[in-house]
Amino acid sequence: MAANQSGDERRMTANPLIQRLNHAGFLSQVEQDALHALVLKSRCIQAREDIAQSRSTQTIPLILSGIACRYKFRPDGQRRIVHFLLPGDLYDLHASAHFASHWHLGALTRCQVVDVQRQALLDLAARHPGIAQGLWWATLVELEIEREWLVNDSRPADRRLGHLFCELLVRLQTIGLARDNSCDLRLTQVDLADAIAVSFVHINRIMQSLRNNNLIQCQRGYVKIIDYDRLCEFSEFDPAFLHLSKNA
Amino acid sequence: MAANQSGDERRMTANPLIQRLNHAGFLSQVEQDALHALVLKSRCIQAREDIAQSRSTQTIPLILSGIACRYKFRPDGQRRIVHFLLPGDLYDLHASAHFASHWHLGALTRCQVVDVQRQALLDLAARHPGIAQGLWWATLVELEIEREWLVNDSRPADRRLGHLFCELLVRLQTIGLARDNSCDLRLTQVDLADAIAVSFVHINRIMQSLRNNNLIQCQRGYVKIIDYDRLCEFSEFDPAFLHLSKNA
DNA sequence: CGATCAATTGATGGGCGTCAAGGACCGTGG
DNA sequence: CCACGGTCCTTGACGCCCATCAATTGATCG
Repeated sequence: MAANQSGDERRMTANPLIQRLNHAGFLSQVEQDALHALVLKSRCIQAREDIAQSRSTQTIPLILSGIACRYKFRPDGQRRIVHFLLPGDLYDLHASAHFASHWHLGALTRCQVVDVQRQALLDLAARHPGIAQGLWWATLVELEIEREWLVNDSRPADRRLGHLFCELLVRLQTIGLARDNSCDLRLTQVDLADAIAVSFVHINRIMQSLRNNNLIQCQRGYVKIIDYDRLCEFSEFDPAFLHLSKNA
Repeated sequence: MAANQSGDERRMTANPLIQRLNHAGFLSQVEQDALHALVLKSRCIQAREDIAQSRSTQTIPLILSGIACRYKFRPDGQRRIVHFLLPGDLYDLHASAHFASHWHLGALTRCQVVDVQRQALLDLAARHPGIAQGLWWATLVELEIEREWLVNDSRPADRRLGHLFCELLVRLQTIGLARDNSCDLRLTQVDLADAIAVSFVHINRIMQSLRNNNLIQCQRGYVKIIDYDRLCEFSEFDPAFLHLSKNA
């Protein structure tokens, strides 16, 4: 996302935020172009580094590529991941600038991130109703995902992991980053463990069990879902909560 | 909340929604009065009954008294509660009317509920910025609570329960329903079990342990927190995530 | 006073955490 | 080229937290 691209070139470049809001049916062409103007110079964050320790009140991180996560450390040092941010996701978009936050935003894989000017985005939303609706829709979807994770926490660990894989697959598909029901996540088992709140030793055994049941295929951090339908059934996964279109 | 009260009488009556938004510092006097006009005839829901099975697109349930919960049944029949609604809480305020929902809203104790006209509330928010901000603030707080519950799920069950008690206590305090660090919840152990995702047998043993450590006092559904500070310490509870004022 | 619901207690077992050690795959440097 | 250190994956042993099953008690109520 170079700053000196022309409008047409920008339009060619897949901007995952626009892609997502478009997919849900929010943006007019004018609004798409307006959003493009906000995505200027990006920075690259290495895996395992933090993207935002304490939230800046001036800018909003936008993930362009890679997988990031919202997490927190418990007093005993244990990390809990409460959300995965995929390309096109904004971090703490609507939180008041004064909301104190104890959350961290960490890069799990290498990430390209743009720091969007908060005020500029708010101004844009004030002028373009489609943008305003789309942004609120995005945070309401995040709320739905958190609720679904809470339900997920009451499932046994193997179904929990399957549910997470299904969610990530579907979300990646809507932004064009996964085809034919398979995706390369490149997440470590430690990361997965902290997301579904089990030990990394147990994650390892669970993945073997899913693999032995021909539900997934995995090696060296790559994970592929080879039987999405059976994994949905097994994991009690229903993509409805992701509200892939603004009316569903 | 009778429909025939005068404005002054309404102002005297504690409307928990207004009380809460006021506590956070959002409403002008005019806006308070405007909100009062929306709270007309209420209905009474008995404990264990559902307040809203499938969401009406026309009205938004507002809890006036009692404790309700958002929950879902897993395929095996297990119930998971993902949120407690206290007096002053609106249910699915900002969800698009077309958002399909698989959530249930159930009354855990006897509840007084008002069905607020959705369009009237939206109109009000459009004319009064304080109301609009306050309502969005409320759903952002709910998002924060869900995230905190996710972290809570990674704690051992006794700390998890303590954390829940602390949250309920603080939330009740802000609407004037709890004093001197104690409150009568009247929740059954089964309800608590479904909220922190443990069996009701185990809840029973956990409560005994908290009681033996002089952290709480409980009998017949009543729960009193007798040492809030120590319970906070034990449960890793920090009320900051509740954002009790709009700037904190 | 029986019926119903909530709280309680005991016994048993499994899911999963913890500790510990080994192996596979990097990248780097001698 | 191989030695190496680092990171991640893997496996086994052991034990605890907590689920499940089963049964009893106590409280409330028609």
